[in-house]
Amino acid sequence: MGIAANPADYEDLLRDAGLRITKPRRIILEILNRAQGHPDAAAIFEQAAAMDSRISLATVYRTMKALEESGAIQRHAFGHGPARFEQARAAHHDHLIDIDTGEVIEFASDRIEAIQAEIAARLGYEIVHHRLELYGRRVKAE
Amino acid sequence: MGIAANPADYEDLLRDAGLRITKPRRIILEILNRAQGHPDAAAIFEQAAAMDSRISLATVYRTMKALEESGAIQRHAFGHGPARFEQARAAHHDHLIDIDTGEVIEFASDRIEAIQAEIAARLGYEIVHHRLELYGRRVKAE
DNA sequence: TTTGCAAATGATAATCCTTCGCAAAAACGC
DNA sequence: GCGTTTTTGCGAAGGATTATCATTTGCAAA
Repeated sequence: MGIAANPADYEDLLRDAGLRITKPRRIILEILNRAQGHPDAAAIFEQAAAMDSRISLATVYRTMKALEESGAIQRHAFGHGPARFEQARAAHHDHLIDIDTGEVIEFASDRIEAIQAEIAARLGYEIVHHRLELYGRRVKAE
Repeated sequence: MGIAANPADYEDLLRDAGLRITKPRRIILEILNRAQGHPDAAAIFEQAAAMDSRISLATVYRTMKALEESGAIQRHAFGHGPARFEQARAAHHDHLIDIDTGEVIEFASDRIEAIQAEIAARLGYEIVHHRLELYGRRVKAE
């Protein structure tokens, strides 16, 4: 679930979330599916407007919220600035942000996940979700 | 550095940061030093105003930014909502947020830090800073 | 000490991001 | 198709933070 590999899946994804299938939503899902990085609402709106000039920014925000609640997309807040989104894929991953270029690199570590769970357990908690962001600078090859 | 255990240290802390010693700044540092949790700008302003009614919210924000840049305090963004601050103490630590109560618990893990550095290195980066937040729910003792 | 200048302040306007309110339009079940 | 419920688009409102700018303050040199 949460993975829409092709346009035909969008409708199922919306249906499963209990949302009506509308043109704006199809367009936004299309954009998210094609997106390489982690676009913010303004970027999504810009692309959506190019496909259908009637779409409003409010609809983008509303759709992002609805899709987030249904688990179809994830919302991130890197550094300051606006929230950025990405389609929920099968595998969980965290982010390394290049503080010079803003580039976002994805990575995953089972070891870190395991330790996190261990720490939470020791404190009497179970993890519902987490946020791990590394802010780094490229090391010049020597 | 970054540790002000008593009022007398505030001046050194400001001096080291290249900032002038002013009444508003002394008050704000005093508040941060006494703070138990992770207050936001509004909470700091509220307390500051009680000590000197002339202090403005803008000054709180300006001071937080200046102190953050000098490394004297850290800025956090738990969930949504306003930024929250804490005085930089000697030891680095991360946060576990109780999603039911909003309570923030601090913890530290050398193992996680080590793995983070390792992952970054493998990707060709060195970590400047990071953010690790666990959002969890209390496990009822069974 | 005064004095001069750069830095900091207070008050408020402006900005950015996000959500709200509402009338009109579109989707779904029958 | 019809009626009901959701969504939409628009603009206004909201919250958090920053910018503006005239005035005050801190600090150091005279």
